[in-house]
Amino acid sequence: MPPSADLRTLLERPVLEVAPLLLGATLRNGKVACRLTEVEAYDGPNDPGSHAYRGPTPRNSVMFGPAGHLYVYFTYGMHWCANVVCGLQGSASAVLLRAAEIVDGIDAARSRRPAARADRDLARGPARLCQALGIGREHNGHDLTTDPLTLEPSRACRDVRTGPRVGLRDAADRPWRFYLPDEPSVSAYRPAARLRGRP
DNA sequence: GCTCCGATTATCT
DNA sequence: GATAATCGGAGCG
Repeated sequence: MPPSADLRTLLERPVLEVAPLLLGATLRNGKVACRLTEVEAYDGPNDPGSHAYRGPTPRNSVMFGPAGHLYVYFTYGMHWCANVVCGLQGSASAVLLRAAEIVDGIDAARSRRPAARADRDLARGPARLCQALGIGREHNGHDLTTDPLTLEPSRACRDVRTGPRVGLRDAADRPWRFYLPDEPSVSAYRPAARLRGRP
């Protein structure tokens, strides 16, 4: 059985099973590779925190397709973030890649992330992760079994922590953020945007 | 380490 | 027209 079939079988499982299993996996784009340390699950139309909550739109259409493809979206007027589509086709579930440790091509990653003070900041946060790996709009819909941008699962990590998802206004109570303990690359938890000038 | 705040625009209501 | 699955810099401790 080719590795690509393994990956698909893994990713077709329910998103809440897939998300913790992606911790420790290697995401590679050409010569830069990283080991995932933090992810979040988004459970399709059932999940008020998901981009799929209000049904299909041009932006989220990749989420409604088959597992194993990348859903890349643009946010806050300047940042790209990447998700791995998972679950059965049509479930519109996905795992947001929130943080990682660079394990190969660190010089290239540094030059893409001039603002990073330390190596642990290179892929600390979903938009930083995309920047370090050179992921952008051209990768929306990309099949992760296809070079040069690939995902290689690892053995399941023993010690997986969970907590609330970062930056969400809705469904902030669901503990669907998964991360590895004692990893310097895990991003800081921030609750949903503060209400400015209003109690 | 923390908190506050501005940047900047695709997307959807 | 409002919002957003964020980031970096300034200021404080």
